[in-house]
Amino acid sequence: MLMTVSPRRRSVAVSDLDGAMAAVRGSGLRLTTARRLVLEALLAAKRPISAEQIAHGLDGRLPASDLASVYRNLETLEGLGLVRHFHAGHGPGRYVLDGFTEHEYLACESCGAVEEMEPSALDGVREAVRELTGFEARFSHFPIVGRCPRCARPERGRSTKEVHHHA
Amino acid sequence: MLMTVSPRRRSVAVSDLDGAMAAVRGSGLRLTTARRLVLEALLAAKRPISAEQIAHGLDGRLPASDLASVYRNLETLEGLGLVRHFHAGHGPGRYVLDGFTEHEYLACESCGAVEEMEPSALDGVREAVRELTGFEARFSHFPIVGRCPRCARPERGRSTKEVHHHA
DNA sequence: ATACTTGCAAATGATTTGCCAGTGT
DNA sequence: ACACTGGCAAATCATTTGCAAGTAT
Repeated sequence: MLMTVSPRRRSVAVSDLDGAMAAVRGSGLRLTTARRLVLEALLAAKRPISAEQIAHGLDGRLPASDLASVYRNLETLEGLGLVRHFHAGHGPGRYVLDGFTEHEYLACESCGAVEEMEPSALDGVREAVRELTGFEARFSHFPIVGRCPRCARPERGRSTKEVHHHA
Repeated sequence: MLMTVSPRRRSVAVSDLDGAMAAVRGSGLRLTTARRLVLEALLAAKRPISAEQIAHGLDGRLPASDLASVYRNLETLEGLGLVRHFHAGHGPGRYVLDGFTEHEYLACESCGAVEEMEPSALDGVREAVRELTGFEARFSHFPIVGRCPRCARPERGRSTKEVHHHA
């Protein structure tokens, strides 16, 4: 079931198409059209998107491709460390192209916004979890879910700096 | 789509069959056999279980029932505040019978263990999240995911070093 | 040439919905 | 009686798998 993929570790995040394609080639896997399309869609989207969005070519901006192949390629690319995905509440998984630059997320359960954070920014949370429960929390695959500042405190207008993107 | 269910607020958690049945009656809904079976299963299980486990009568310990009806009844009972459910990673949702006694959870992504906590026990975490992100976190529907103490630090805990398991 | 891959169909797992017969109050 | 429910089939949604045909190297 595992395919032979050399666990080639890189130290730099691959966020450009050429780098990603080189990484695929370098891993010994083939750089096919379908594979490149997945990379292009993720790159063009610049934010977490679903497998279906990729298969639909970002609503026509790119050629469409087979959903099953998209899933297979996402899995493959994730194995190479070029892609990651997470689950923000219900609905399909969301995939991003940013190599080993692990991020963590917070999802708003009322407006659907997803906030991306540097893992270090949540160290305080992780620390609190460890102290209170002994668990080592990780919010990169299953985000923190709750209500974003705007939904939690609508009175206070737009004082916060964040830019949210919606599903 | 919403059925007319008076949001009858109770202050006590209903953790016994009679209380739960009374609550169903009191809400104006009918106390049917299928409905009672769901309550009995949740009560007998004494821990979060899936809709399928309920439909299977906890593996024969109780009469089986229709899965679709189980889902419908779980939703209804959740509307009454008698039942809650949460999602621990992948896999089916897990349902519990404990009225408005909201709990929060932590799920171990390596051994599958689920730890239940009083919401107040995680106030420190919620506080850290609020300070660092402005979000109001809630871990009752989507738990904190990470590694439990045993999986995170195998040296301690059990005598033998690795190989953890469980459901 | 020959694996690795794709595309399409079909299967899975979780949950929902349509519909009509059944039943609680 | 009559509206609320149950049971069963079928539909949905997200994702996976089987396989024969296609293609990158």
